[in-house]
Amino acid sequence: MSESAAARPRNPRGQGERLREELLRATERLLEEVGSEDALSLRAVAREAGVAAPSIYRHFSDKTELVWATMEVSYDRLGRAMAEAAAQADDDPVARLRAQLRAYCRYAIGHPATYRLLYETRQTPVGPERLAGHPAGPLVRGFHDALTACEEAGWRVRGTRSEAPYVLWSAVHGRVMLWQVMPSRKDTSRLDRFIDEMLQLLLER
Amino acid sequence: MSESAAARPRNPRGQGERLREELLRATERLLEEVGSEDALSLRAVAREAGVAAPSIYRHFSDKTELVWATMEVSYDRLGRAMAEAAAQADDDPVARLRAQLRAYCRYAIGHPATYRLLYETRQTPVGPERLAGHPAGPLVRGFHDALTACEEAGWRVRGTRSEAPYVLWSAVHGRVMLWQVMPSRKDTSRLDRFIDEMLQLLLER
DNA sequence: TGTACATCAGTGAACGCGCGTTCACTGATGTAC
DNA sequence: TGTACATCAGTGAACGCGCGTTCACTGATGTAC
Repeated sequence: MSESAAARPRNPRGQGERLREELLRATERLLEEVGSEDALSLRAVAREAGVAAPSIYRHFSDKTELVWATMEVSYDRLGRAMAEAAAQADDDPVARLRAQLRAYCRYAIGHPATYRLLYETRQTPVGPERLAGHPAGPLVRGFHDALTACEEAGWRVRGTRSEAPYVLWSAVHGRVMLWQVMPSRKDTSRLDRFIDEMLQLLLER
Repeated sequence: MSESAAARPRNPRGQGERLREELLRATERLLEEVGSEDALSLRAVAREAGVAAPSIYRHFSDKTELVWATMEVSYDRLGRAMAEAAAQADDDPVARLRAQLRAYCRYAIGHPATYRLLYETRQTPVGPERLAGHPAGPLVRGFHDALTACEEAGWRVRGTRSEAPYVLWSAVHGRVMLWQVMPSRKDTSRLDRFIDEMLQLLLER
């Protein structure tokens, strides 16, 4: 309490929801610092947000809820980053797909802990209704659509068409993980080359 | 102490190293139960092994050391499982590679927590000399060799040859993770089909 | 053969700590009359 | 315009817990003489 120099001013009436956002951002920051969901503590989140620990319970019923919400935020950020990259790329479907994949990698290595969170399945006894709307779904659909755009531009997708989005996503996700684990050559250009490799494998004129 | 009904007999003189093995096995079992490295506690490992907590320090200098040793055991198990599967497969390099990949998947979904441990990079301030001999290395080499065997049997590896082992490993690892995360269709046949898909993408006559 | 002793495998009690969560509360601010 | 009151955002203290690690120890067993 007294240690946190930055005395946070209380939100004005009716603006209580603002703290929710602040807590989510604090969780994201802290998560990157401590490296994993389990190492994250509510008390530390509260400290980071400049607030007393019990205040969290005004907005999240428990730790699981807070972490789950952060995961949703993270999926959203990733999706946005990819969409943005696609929008800024050349007006060519393959270039757009490439840009999306690169944005994916950049996000993953830029926010390793929150990225990892996306693949955290442990605390999912949150209920099947929540799983049905799992934020991973849109991502797969995004890859599917990008491939369709390529087809419409005259490319052929090699292999089983319905499997292709999974091939793409799996390969890129897997490569990022390996990149993080393997000792040498931490230059991102290897990831870029890998993306090109996958595109060449999957697409033919 | 008194709660653990199974009173473990003390090892005979000179056999003290046995406890080390028991602790490693206890760690593996417990890791699968609690689901993550952080959720694992030394005290619980001791309980599982039927031993007092301080006894662990006879064999491992701290928690990090114990977990790292377990990771090495786990890489070894995975490697063995793959080698065994290859040995039992038909005398055809592609069949052998396929068998290895399937064994990889089986291990991954059969021991999700220890599998995850293989990609845990956080606690790696263990020193660069240890990273240099990272057990992930042999795995990549294994894939490389398996592909070479295919080439010698008349297959062509599509794409950049040196990148191919990474494509394979990344794709399979990534697919397993997605399989664990995505809600529906938890049948392993999807993984088998994915493996075939990757082999068809990578190999041509 | 007997006995003192060193070695070895493992222990019990204790340390200080930070955790998630609950509880009854405070004090500023808008609203009703 | 003044005042009682409800609402709201957030708090301080406390709970019981399990953790990693340290410490000085115990007691069985092999070895030297």
